[in-house]
Amino acid sequence: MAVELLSDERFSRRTGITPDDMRMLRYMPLFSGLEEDAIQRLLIDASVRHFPRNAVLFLQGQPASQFYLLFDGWVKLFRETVDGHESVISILTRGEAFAQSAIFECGHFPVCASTVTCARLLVIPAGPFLRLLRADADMALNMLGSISRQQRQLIHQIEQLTARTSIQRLAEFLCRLAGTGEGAVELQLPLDKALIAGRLGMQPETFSRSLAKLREHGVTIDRELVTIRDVAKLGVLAATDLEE
Amino acid sequence: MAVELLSDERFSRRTGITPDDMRMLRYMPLFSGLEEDAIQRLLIDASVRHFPRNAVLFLQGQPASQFYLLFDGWVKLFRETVDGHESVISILTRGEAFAQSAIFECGHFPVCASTVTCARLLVIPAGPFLRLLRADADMALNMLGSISRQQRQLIHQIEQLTARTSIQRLAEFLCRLAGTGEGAVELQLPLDKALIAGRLGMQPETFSRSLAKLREHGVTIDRELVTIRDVAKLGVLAATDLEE
DNA sequence: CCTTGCGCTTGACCCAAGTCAATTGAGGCG
DNA sequence: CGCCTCAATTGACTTGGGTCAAGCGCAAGG
Repeated sequence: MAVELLSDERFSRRTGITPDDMRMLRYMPLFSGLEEDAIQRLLIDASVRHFPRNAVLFLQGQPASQFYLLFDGWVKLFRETVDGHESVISILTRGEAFAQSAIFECGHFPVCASTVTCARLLVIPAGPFLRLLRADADMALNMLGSISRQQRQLIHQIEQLTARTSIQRLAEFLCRLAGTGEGAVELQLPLDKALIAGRLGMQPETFSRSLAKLREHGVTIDRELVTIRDVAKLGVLAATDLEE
Repeated sequence: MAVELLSDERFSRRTGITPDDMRMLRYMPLFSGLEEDAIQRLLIDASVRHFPRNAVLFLQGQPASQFYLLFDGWVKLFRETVDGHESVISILTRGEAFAQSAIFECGHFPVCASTVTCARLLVIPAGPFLRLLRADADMALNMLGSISRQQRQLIHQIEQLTARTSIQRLAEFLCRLAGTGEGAVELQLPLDKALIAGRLGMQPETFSRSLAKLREHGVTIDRELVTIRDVAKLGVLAATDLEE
């Protein structure tokens, strides 16, 4: 099954991975520290795929024989309950891997995934990849790091859901979007508001109302453009609410 | 740093791991499929520790240089927010590993951990363990499986918190406790009700009231003894609530 | 230009669950 | 034995946020 190393060009033609993609891959935590040809070996059976907006990638419970790496666009991971409720678990974009955990455990996807914009992603078959992982401990360690990071993210989400109000969750979300920005920051919402609402565990109506309430804390919105007067102050609000 | 293999007896004296513990280890997903001496090599630097009830094992944000394996007792993983709220992330018992993810990512614990009963647990230093992981891909794969399983659990929890009422969460919890039982099942609550409440993301009062409401669905409680008239029916309630 | 549709906001209402407080009940101990 | 403590329950009240329904743009298409 071991495939001899191809020229960059043949590798690119076979997988659909562009040199630009390669550049991104090298800086992903999943592949960081690996030699270029180690990465090529790992991805020799992968292939780039394009999906239109709102395409279903997989459903929870389906047998998982691959995982994914998102090159472009946005993808939503969610769970659906029998009575029609949907819980958004995660919303991913360029450079993020997902569904890795499915191939390491029982072999079934624990969530559904669908694109929310059109998307270009790398599909990596589990079989060959696992075989190579077994031989490449550095890669296994990277994978452990990647999954651990995701786990941290989920833990954070649980904390937010149980211990923060919807306004606080929104404030936190905006602060993250603002990133390292100090003082006043202007930013674009990257997604539909209803989708962000879902990601934050609230209804669109509540999202809208929360955003309105943030006005009195220095947040103004125009369509999808958000202006924050003081990011630090918003961060305090996110962490401690408005009392004492 | 590689330690030559010790006799079982010397291994046991050095680490505090009893032959009984060894038997349990072999059947844990983390070590399944490994040779006995592979396990010993991995754990040669570990040591068994006893903790009283309510002892703090570590706090979130502390640098993580070890992970844990629970031999006996119960441990709670939780997050504390600046304003005093506590989110219970997980409650663990015999045979479960925790804080692995901390040593694979940024090196800080993402949660606090404390015992809820007195507990006996194995403390495994990260350094030597990681070094061996790098050489033992089977073990790395096992670890990936273990963390993936935890991740699945967290995802489930997020779904419960966002899409289920407190009564449903409680019903689900009871069904899990009942395990594979069919029809009528009698079981003991393993922990303080307030703690279970926390684990289910609700206040003790709400827990109490929810339990009371389950009476009309065939659940009776006496102190910490719970009797379920029909587990399957309770499962339906957990999944779809009481409408249509 | 006027429709149609959709994303978003707003209002009115309601209910699940949190809060505060009082009561009960079960060990543990002098 | 009664006292104390602490877990659990119960009641009364409040509130965050969900639901339903009505408006309000903005964009696409006739």
